Amino acid sequence: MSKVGIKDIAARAGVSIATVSHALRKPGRVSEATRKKVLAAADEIGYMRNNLAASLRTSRSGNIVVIIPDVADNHVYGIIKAIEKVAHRRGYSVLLGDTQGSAEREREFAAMTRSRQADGIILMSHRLPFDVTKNDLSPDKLPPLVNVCEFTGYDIFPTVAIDDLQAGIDATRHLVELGHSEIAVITGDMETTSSQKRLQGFKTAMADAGLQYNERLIVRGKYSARCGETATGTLLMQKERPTAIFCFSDEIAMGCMYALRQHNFEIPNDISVIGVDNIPFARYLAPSLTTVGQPTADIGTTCATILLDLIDGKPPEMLHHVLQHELLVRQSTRRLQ
Amino acid sequence: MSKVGIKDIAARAGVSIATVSHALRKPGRVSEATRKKVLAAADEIGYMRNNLAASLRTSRSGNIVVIIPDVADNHVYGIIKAIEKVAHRRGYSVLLGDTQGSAEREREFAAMTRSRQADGIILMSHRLPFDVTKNDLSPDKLPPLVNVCEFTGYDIFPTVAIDDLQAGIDATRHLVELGHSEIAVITGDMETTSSQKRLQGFKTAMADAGLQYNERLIVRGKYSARCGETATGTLLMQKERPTAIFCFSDEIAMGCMYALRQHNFEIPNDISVIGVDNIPFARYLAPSLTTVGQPTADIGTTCATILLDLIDGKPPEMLHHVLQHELLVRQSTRRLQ
DNA sequence: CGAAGCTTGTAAAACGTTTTACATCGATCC
DNA sequence: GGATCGATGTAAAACGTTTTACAAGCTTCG
Repeated sequence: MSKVGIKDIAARAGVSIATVSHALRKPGRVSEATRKKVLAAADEIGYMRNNLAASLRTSRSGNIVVIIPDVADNHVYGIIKAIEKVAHRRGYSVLLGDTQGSAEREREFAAMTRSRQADGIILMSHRLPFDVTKNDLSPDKLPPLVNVCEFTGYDIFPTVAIDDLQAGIDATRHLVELGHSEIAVITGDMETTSSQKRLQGFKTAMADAGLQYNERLIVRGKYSARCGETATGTLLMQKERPTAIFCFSDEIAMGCMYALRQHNFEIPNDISVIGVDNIPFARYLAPSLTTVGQPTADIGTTCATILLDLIDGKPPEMLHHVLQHELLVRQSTRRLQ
Repeated sequence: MSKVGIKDIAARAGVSIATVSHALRKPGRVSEATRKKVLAAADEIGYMRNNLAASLRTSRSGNIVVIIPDVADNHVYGIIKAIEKVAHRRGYSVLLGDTQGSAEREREFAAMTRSRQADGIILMSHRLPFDVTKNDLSPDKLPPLVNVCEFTGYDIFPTVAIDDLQAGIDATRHLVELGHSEIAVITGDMETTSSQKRLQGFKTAMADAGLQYNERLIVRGKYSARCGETATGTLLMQKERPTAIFCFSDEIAMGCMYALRQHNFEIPNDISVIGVDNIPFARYLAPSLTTVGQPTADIGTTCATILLDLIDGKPPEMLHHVLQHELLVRQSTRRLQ
């Protein structure tokens, strides 16, 4: 690993290091002649900027940290990818923080802004990863943070998400309109705001339709295929049999459909299944999955843009960004005869 | 954002900054009394180390960069997750480099070691992201790098992968043993060594079984469900009809199975399908997917460990690590009557 | 022609640590 | 009792940039 610095360029070009720095970073600050000279010298000795040193001086690391419960969740890829794209275009790199749902890991990753390894945080969690009471709420003491998909409850950070309440309503209404009334629900982690709101949406839609929901048909689970599998098993042990299952994520729905097949139920003939997210695989399933699609690319782009603006000192015009979801009717739901 | 440094601790504890640094990082270097005093002072003023400054001084960034073609590939999650785990345990963070297959992006991410933002590279690509000829091959000029799942062809970097040739053989042999002889293949990107070797394995196994393979039944594709879908469409346009399809990834297999259903083929009754990877969803598909499983957690753990050892100056005992794959027979393949 | 103003270059400080080399002090040893 | 040694503390240099403040030279203008 070579160790050429601007000092070496300076020596080779016969100028001071200040001039080198100016030539490299502030092209207008030096004459065209010296700029060329410096650039040539830099090229010849194979100079590469030490970003660590530059960051120390400018106190801007060029990194943002994305805190997510699980990289292995298909729903988040699209978001991460979009974040990465925006970040890259604006000269930032993405530090990945997979927390496996641990609050401690969330805090560790968030601390990277305090230790200057990151300039901002994109947080996909319902918990704040630091004590906001300690620092009192003055925004200049807090790191730039955008809350995505979930909501911490603090109205000082921008949020980007779909309207989960409405998503819950739309999914439920779709089932109701198909004639279903015995509807089961498999939620994600009930600590998350997304699950809370979707459940609320479910209850609202049932009430609006004049239907009673059956508390025993609501299984509180986690956002994973495995959970969908076991939760469905639990559901099928009951006396009351649902005619439709509302899964709070497509991964849950995958597990659910698998379990249904194991118990020899046909989808959608015996039981309809609807998911949320529209992960890329949803349409490839057999039967293809009816779901409430989230605009993942949009979500990622929006929250990255807001965060980077925030880092640049530009406050967001709007605090809460609600993006449009969309009901995608495929083959896994059908009208009850 | 507060700006407390060791200078402030020093002032408060009534010692020099050198003592503070020693108390914090080299516990044995100072007396127990002063150490406690310093720690207390640090705690009181809410000190947080500026890792940027420390990194500059020690020239160790504490980051590793993982260069992958696509975050959204289910096969890589497990690997990334394992890498993250090991890295975290050893005090490193993971910078995610999603290249979308672009050689330029690979180079950009790899350059982070030269700009001191990362200490090492885990590379999932068949291309080297820098000119190795320029620096001539002296290993001290090259950044620590571990090649995972693919192979650049340079025998100076450790590699971690399964035996793709054998994987291709095993998958093919499974089909042959079930009585199939008209076997189609949908490959991944043929630039990748994984696809090249699996194809070679396919041909070897066919030859070993005394079978001719049909060149028209080999579709050169990409590692994605979408490609699996279109490639299968292409296959089904031909006069010759395969009785089995060997997909070089489970994602390809998903698309393939979808396309088969669209064309009213039953799996496995009409056509058997086998994949590679054993992504978490493989068993949830309908029918559940027969596949050659990769030990993703093992792969991730191994390559992260080797890389971090390499960074610590410990050369690997072995250059090429071959991990065990495993044939998982499920419902998507069946014996030809 | 002298003042004012622009252009271009530079010396030096600064960012916040770690680490080296040295100083001091008391204990130990012969 | 002087030399030696270990323990503990510190001053200062170093990491490689960016940026500030200033200097020198040149142009412009009344």
